[in-house]
This record gives sequence, structure tokens and C-alpha cells, in this order.
Amino acid sequence: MENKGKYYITTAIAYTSGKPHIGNTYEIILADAIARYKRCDGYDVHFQTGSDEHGQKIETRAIEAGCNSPKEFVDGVAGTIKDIWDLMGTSYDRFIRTTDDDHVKQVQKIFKKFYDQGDIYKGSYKGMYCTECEAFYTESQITDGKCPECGSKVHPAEEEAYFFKMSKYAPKLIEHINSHPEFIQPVSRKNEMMNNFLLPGLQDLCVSRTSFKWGIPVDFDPDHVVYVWLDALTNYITGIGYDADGNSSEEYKKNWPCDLHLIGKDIIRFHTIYWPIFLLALGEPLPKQVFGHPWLLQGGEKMSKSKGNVIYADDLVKLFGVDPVRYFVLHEMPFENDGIITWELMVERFNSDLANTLGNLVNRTIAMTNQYFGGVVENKNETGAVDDELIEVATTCYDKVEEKMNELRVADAITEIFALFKRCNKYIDETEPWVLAKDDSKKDRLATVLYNLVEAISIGAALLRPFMPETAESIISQLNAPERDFDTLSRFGVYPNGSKVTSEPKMLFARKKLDDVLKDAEEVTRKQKEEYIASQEVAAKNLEKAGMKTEAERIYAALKAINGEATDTSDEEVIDIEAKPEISYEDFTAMQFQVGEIVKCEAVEKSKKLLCSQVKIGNTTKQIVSGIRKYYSPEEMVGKKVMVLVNLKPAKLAGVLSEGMLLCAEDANGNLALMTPEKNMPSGAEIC
RNA sequence: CGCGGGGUGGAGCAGUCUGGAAGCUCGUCGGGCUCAUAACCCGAAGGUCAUAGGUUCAAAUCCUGUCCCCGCUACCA
Repeated sequence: MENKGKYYITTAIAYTSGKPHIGNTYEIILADAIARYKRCDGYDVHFQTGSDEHGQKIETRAIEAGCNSPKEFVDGVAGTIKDIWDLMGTSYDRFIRTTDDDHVKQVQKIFKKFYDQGDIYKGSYKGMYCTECEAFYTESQITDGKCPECGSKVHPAEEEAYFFKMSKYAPKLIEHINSHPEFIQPVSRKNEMMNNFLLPGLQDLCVSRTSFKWGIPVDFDPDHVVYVWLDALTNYITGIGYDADGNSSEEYKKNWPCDLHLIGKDIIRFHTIYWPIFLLALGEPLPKQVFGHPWLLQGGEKMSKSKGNVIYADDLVKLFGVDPVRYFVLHEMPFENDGIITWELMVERFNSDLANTLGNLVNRTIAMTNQYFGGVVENKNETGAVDDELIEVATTCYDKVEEKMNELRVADAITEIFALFKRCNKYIDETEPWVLAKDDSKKDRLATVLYNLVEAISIGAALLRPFMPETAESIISQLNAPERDFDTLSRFGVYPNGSKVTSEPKMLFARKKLDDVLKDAEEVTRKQKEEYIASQEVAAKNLEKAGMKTEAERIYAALKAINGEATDTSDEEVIDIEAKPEISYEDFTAMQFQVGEIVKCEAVEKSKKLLCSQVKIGNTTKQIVSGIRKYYSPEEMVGKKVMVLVNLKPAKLAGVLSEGMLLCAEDANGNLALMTPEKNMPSGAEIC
């Protein structure tokens, strides 16, 4: 196969604050699929990923975990990340850690170089500072002058810091972006960057910190450590042997500029503005393309531990296997919008696409070949009219996949491959091999049909290799098909005549029952929660030991909320409201509460919020207007027994008389729930 | 009036740039077949393309207003 040249692809490096979930893992799988595809397609691929290990958050996490040093902590997490990357079968060439010696050394050199050439200057960072958290916050993060993290008061403060002169290089960058429309992908992001950041004028970026120690030291000013982005972004060049003194490695010269930075859509700004500007300052060429992929959401929500909806790759793998998980994230992710993963969707895709369409196809083909010809596959050239269409689909599949992959539309590429498998299933129906088998004179036709099937499946399996490597290998070896380069995929008839398929076919994917999976998933979630609570308890204790009291208290508060949740089985948080002054018993008895039954209810026409109910209290009926239309429909109100404040002075709401009040509980978001008696009580019963 | 993205049959998505009979996968219903993993193949039902206006011979697609959802808002990575 001809060599099409080098292809350098990277993922963002994973922040080592904790175990990555399936959403984080999606990125490495996507990168791996592209890297493998390019390799199969004749490119000389270099694929880099890694971990981002510095920062204050890591310092804190290390203490929480009871580690002796941040390094000990990140060693553990980096190991976990690597394990997951390996579990998913990702074929990276280097896993760079920002604590690696070669990286540290180069970052220091780069920092010095920027300083020497006047791109970095010493200034002071002014902002709102929280003493408890030892952190600065921006105006937009602060509400009511309070820290968004711990809630204590923030005050203006100043910290000495180095800044990078971003504006100096902005015109050059704007020109580059305009003359390279493919630079930012998807293109819709380009305008966002231009309008929000570049055109209004860039602020200088703070590139050092003195408030914590866990970072790469600025060698000529030891009070400072290099701050995140300068440290993290440069991994893309230090990882392949860049040297700021001009002695870059051969590998660097070969691979830079990068062909594709694959990143999450949240950090597009850093990769399309700050990173190119750093490179301009270094005098290095800019990466060819930055693709900001969307997020994978759990049931439409962002995954977070406190919500308890995190799904991890290794749990999915335990239930489904590596390739089905790869298949799911690669195939179910839309190109621009966020994708959704749930256990239900996962089972659905697994059963219909993998077990039914693909697994069953391979299985029935091998079974028939064994049954009718003892496993021997031989083309007798007894062709039929229906063959042409199958051959057409099979031989054009590669072109279609190639077209999609060139646009990084991985999901669409996979759909093309499965279109071929579906066509194979249809072909079986059209040719009816079991009918041919009953007629001895049709034996050659039957052989040809099976040959066509085996050949078509081989083509599909070869194309499937980048996306589902194990499955592809398994199909190829069960069919005993030759390894095929992509440039043979447009030819039909490569499978060697007379070759034998396996006599013991292995089921590729056994169908799953949704109930079983959900039961297992529930168990996984429960365990996860237990472990999370246990680890948080340890964390709080360790923080206390280290004298970080407020941090510890925050964790205790969070734990309380979670435990409350557990007993109450709902996912509401506790709320504190402002305390009212004490009242006497007389004050209380002045109010008359009774159980009322809603006998009729309709919306108040002039208003969006109001419902007007006829409420039967004992033998009288009162008309009561309530602002609960958003939460209850008039139909569902009727028949409810509710708590009523009966002796409230009547008032007109939106022109309608209201003679009392229906009592509701209200949560922090203003959601309302009517108060109803816990056991059935007659209308008019006093509540006291 | 900070910026941007989204709202398409029960579910998940494409189509919108470059107007021209509303499409894919799953699910549901009916039929066929029996080689195979209750699978596979065929057919059908189901959508006023969030909403109200406008441009046009023609609008999911272009323009304007409104309502919801979601990101980002610059050193929490």
C-alpha cells in the first residue's frame, strides 16, 4: 500500500483530578478510531495523548486522598487513566505526562524564551480573592460578593504574576483563521471565537502563579510556577521532541505541524487562540486543524458525581465488552450536537446493530457454509442478477467511508459499513440458499452465493477494523479471510477460492435483556455511590488533619445532602430558608387549616399562572385561586384532597375572588407540590 | 438589549449554508421466510419540522417577533 505521508493526531491531555468517565473516554476512542483509520489508509501515524497533572486542585486532591505528595497522587490517577485508555484498546504512540522530565525542562525553556523576547512581562493580577479557598474568582463567578466555592466573602486582592502579551499576535492569528477556513472545526465555532474574543481585543493571559507550589517552577523566579495553559498546551510539541534552543528531534521535524488536535468543545478557545499565539511567538507553524467535538451526556444531563449519574467506561465494558462500547460512542455521537448515553440506548444499539445485524449475519453465513459445503468457500461463477447490487454496495463502501472520514464524520462512516452488512442480510433473503440447497442442480449457484457473502463480509470487516478492532479480527479469522489493505477493498473476489471457514463459529454478540442490564447498572450505581461517600469521608478527615477546615466542612455538608437523598429516595437537595420570628401558640391557633376536596378546577383565563378551584370543605364550598398552573393541570387537580388555609381574608386575583389558600411545598427552583394528607381523611377535617 | 448552539412522528439523530414532493436507525403494527442469536426480509401506521408573522410560484430550509432548553462570558483546568 502506498505511503500517503505522516499524520500527527492528539487528544487533549486528561486532567488528573479523578477517574475519567465515559464522556472523557469518548475523546480518546474517537481519536483512536481516526488514528487507526489513517494507518489502514496508508498514513504514517503518530498518536499522542496524556495527562495534565499540575495545579492547585491537584494539591488539594492529594491531601484529600491522604497522599504524601501531589506526585504520589497524580502517579495513581495517571495510572488509572492509562488503564482505561488501554482497556479501550486505544493505540496511542505516546502517553505524555506534564510531570515528565523532558516536558518540564522544555516548558521552563519556553517560558524563559518568551520572557527574553519580551512576550512575557511581570505584572500583578487583580481580582476578587477568597481567603478560605486561596483562590481568585472573576466578577461573573461571584454572586453577592460571595465565593462560589465556599460561600464566604471575597475581597479585592493583588498577586504578582507574569502575563503573556496576547494582543501582539492577534492580527496574525485573525489573518490565519480567515485564510484557513478548515482550521476550526466545526465551522460554527469559528465565528464564536472571532466575535467573542479576537475581534473585541484579547486580554493578556496570566501564565504564572505564586499562590500554590504544585507546578513547573519558573527557573529564574522561584516564587512562581508556570500556570496551566502554557504548561498543558505545549505538550503537543514537547511530546515529540521540540527543543526551544533549536535542537528539536527528527521526530519533531517530521510530525510538526500537527494534523489534528481533537478536543472537547469547552476548550476550543484555548486551542484556537492561545495555543496558536504561543506557536506564533515560538516561530513554529500552526496546527492544521482543531476539532472541538461535542459532549456525551447521560440522559440529557452533564455527568457529575454529586448527581450520581456518572457512567464509567470500565463498568460499560464489564457489561457489554470493549467493542460495543467503542461502537456506541463512535456511532451515537452526532457531529455538532451533544450525544446522549443511557443504559437503555446502549442495550438497544447492542441488540439491534451488533447482535442482530452483524453478529447474526456472520453466524448464519458460516453456519450455511459448513452445512452445505463442509466449510469450503468456492466461487463457481454461477452468477445471478441480484449479485450485481450486492457487489456494487460492497465495492463502493470504502469510497463512501473515506469520504465521511475525511470530514471526520465517524458516525456516518460506520453507518456506511453497516449498510453493507444490512445489504448482505437482504441478499440472503433474495437468494434463499436453503431453497438452492434442496436442488442438486443449483449447487454451483449456492456456492457462488456463499462466496459472494463471505467476500462482502470480509470487505465490511476490513473497514470495521479501525472502529471495532477485536470484532473485525474475530470475523476475519472465523472466515479465514486474508488481511486486506484498504486499496484492495474496491475489488470483489479477493477471498481465495477453496479456503475454509471455521467449523466452530463463535457468537460475536449475545443479545442482552434490558431488565438484566438495568439490574446490573443499578448495582454499579449503588456501589459507586458507596465508594464515593466513603472516599469523601476520608477526604474530609484528611483535610481536617491538614488544617483545611472550610474545605472539610464543605465536604461534610455535601455528604449530608447525599445521605438525606438516600433515605428520601428523591434527588432533591436540602434547602434552608430565612428563619421567621417566633410565634405564640395563640398565633398558631388563629389560623384554621382544614382538608379540602377539589371538586372542580379550571384555568383563569386572563392569567398564565392561575388555576381557579372549587374546594369542598365539610358542607361548604369555597372558590380558591392558586398560582400552580405550571405544575398541575385542571384535570389532575379534581379529586385531590389538599391542605387549605380556610380563614384567610378573601381577595381578588386577576379579577377572580379567592376565599382561601391551597398550601404547597416549594423547592429552591420554585417547583411546587400540594400538601395532601398522608392517609385518606374526610373533607373538612381540621389540621392541627 | 453580552455571545453562541438547539427545539424535526414514541426514542435517538440527519436534512437548514446552496429553498423545490419530510429522511435514517430503533420501537409499534401487519405480512413473508426458516440458514441464523425469538433472528432476517417486505409492507404499513405515526410528524401543522417549538410558536406567530413575513418574503417567494414554492419555506424544516431565508427574514422578523415570541416561548422553552443548553453551553460560553475571558486566570474555578
